[in-house]
Amino acid sequence: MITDFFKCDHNGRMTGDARREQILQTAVDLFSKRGFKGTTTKEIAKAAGVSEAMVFRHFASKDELYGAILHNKGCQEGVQRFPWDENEELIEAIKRKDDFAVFYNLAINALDKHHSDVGFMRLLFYSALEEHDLAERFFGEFVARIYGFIGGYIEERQRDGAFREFEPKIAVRAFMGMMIHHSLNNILWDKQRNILDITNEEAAKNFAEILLRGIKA
Amino acid sequence: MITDFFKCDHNGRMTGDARREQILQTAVDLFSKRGFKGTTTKEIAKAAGVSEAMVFRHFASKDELYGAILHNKGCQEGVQRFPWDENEELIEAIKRKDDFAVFYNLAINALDKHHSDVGFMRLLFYSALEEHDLAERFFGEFVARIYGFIGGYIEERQRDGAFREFEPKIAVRAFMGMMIHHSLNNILWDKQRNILDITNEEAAKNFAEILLRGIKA
DNA sequence: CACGAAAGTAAGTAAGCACTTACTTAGGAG
DNA sequence: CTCCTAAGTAAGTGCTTACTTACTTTCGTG
Repeated sequence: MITDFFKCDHNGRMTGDARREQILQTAVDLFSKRGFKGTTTKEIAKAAGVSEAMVFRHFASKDELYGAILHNKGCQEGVQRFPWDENEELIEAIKRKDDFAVFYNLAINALDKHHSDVGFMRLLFYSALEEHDLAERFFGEFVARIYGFIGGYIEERQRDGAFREFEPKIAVRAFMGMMIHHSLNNILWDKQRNILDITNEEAAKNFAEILLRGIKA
Repeated sequence: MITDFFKCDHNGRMTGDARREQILQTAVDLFSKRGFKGTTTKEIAKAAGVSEAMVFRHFASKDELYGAILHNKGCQEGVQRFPWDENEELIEAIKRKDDFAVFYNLAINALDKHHSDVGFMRLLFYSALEEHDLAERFFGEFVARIYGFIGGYIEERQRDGAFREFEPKIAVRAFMGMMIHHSLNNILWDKQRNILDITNEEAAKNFAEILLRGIKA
């Protein structure tokens, strides 16, 4: 039956596609924790509750498994969902030229996204260091367009005379830097929030304020 | 003789300490490129031009070799040299309360430092992801003191009425974010500088300007 | 019910890994 | 020259790795 095509008996026999998906998710988890080289196929199999041979039935090699993850992740979170997709609030704020609302919205969205997918963040960093495809593709397709989008808004507001004249991309870099570095601190270095313990809302508000005052005419 | 204690015949027999140092440097290079798990002791030995047994004569295990690197690096670049050490310009600027000079100086120093030791940056990231000591120690000893230092200056200027009232550490995070993220872009994601190609001086000037306008009263 | 396809496994294999052993060289002091 | 120490190596060791083979179990359908 088509409805139980993806059924998932928690520890019994699964359909091929369900098992494939489960192995994939398990692998995402482990790769993001220990990196590609630091994770063994045996560990993945054990964590997924199957024999190693099953991993290789679904993915011809460890590299292909990694490739499938990157493809999946790249499509799902990376390329498909931009900050302005399904975000009426942001689109409205842009139309109204409510600068604070625009940058606050961008910031809170980014921070929440990072917070809710720590695994993906770690995977991205690992793949950047290990020079896998994901980093390159993510950067080329996702980050580049974010720069274009925010940069475009800043340019527009420069023409309005609201922001001072300078290379807009520098402001984008500064802004992205605040957010990504803040998330990086929370995820990687200061998990206990010893140095700075603020909510995403506080962070977004302050970062947006600093940037806006920093670039306004 | 004490003078040739560290002599280094480029491909002949070396003194023990010279060889130890050379193996260490080779390992730094490889670990920073491929990570701890991604580097084999065989590769290190080959790159250093010795047999694998020599690596294990100088370092009891691969872990100890990594430990020695972290200790070395942590002492040399991490903990010993703070931005305000041997930096008359910065100390003068702080005395004069020349805010732009202070933040420009901090920025250009950080950016140049990152640029000149890409290997250390990569090592830091790897060790943060792999949760080795270095990241934790570097963060606890170096980064925390930077936050205290810059945060202290901002607080002082708030008391002067020069900066508006808010948590100073948020501004430090924003500022560090701009610099670290910019370096990260150049090192990791956008090596060809496709998105943004500016000198460290331009970056430092713009970041300092954005931050200062962003936080002034 | 029976049978074929797909889910599953136990027990491999060859290569690669960190690390060791048993040995050979080089060079400086007496 | 003669030793002795320390630098150096070739050839392992046993274990782990990615990946395979040959086999068994389950289950929906004609």
